[in-house]
Amino acid sequence: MEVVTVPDVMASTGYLLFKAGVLAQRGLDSVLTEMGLSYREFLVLAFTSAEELSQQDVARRLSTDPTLIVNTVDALEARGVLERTRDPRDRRRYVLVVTAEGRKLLAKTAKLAAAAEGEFLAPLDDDECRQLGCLLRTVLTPKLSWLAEAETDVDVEAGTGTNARANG
Amino acid sequence: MEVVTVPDVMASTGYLLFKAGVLAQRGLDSVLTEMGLSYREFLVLAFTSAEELSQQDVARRLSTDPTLIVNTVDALEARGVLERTRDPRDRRRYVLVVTAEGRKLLAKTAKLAAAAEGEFLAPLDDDECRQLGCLLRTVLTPKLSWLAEAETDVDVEAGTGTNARANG
DNA sequence: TATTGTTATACTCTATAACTATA
DNA sequence: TATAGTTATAGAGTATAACAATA
Repeated sequence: MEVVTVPDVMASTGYLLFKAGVLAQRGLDSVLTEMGLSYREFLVLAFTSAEELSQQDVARRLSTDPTLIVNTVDALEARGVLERTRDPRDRRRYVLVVTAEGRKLLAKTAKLAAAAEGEFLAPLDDDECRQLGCLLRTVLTPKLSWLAEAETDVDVEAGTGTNARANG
Repeated sequence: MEVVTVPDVMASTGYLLFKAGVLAQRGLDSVLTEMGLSYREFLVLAFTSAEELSQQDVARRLSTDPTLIVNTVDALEARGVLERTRDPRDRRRYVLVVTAEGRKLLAKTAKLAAAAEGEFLAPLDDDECRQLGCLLRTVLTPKLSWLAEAETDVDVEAGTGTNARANG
């Protein structure tokens, strides 16, 4: 044990938000490691379970490079949770289809992820939890167009225009 | 524009928290790029400005490997914002000292970072902003021991024990 | 013998360009 | 010619081990 002075920067809301994001992700990471999934594999599985997408579509959803999707789909396919099927109307495209086993894996992973989230937010009561979600939505809605109508069919632009980095 | 279904996972509080953290960090990143600082350089500067630390001390504060601090300090020293000074009581240690120029750089960077934070949180009014900060503190306090008495002298354990990754 | 700082090496992840097959 | 998918290569960032100087 030693005594330190906390720099002002570390006490700002922005830094706390960043730190909370990192720690929340760490909880998710441990769940994903447990399920043998990388973060990108998890996202690909989640997106392709919701609609019929090609690898290019997935790349656009994730704001990432299409070449990074190849290995990801390879791994998911080798595991038997995702399948490449040729689009008969455009034989260049693969339509990615989640298998029955893939849906089971995704359901179990999502359940564990929700549990990890609950554990992370444990210091808050139900009401505070809702408040936090509400505040985050207010902050993020102008930045993530799809959030405005979350959990329904919404418009989304293909690329965000900002620096396309490999984060979900 | 195309229509997509937002997977449930993407609407969870945990994911929003992660996403907010990523976007908040992106704002900070652009400030740091503008100032010619890496994120790690910024943190080293912030920590060493608050107290006298050796490179090992800094590594422990950042929960990162000491070998990564070497290049960081090299860069800061080459820029004239930080200096290595031998500790006369233990000639193995360097005590890292922020120069006058370094303090000016840090002050300017912190000011820009605060502005970026304000811009990021713009959708919230002052009261909501405080609420968010309060909720984040409640969530993080059990996880970050130093937060309990932020902005004062506090006890901190050297290592968090958790997986030591290279994040601030 | 343990610790501080340093260097060198290997490994992971990502970005870029080039290639094929379809349109 | 343009697009979907693939491959190969190079680069950045990180982790690991080994080393010299000091305690």
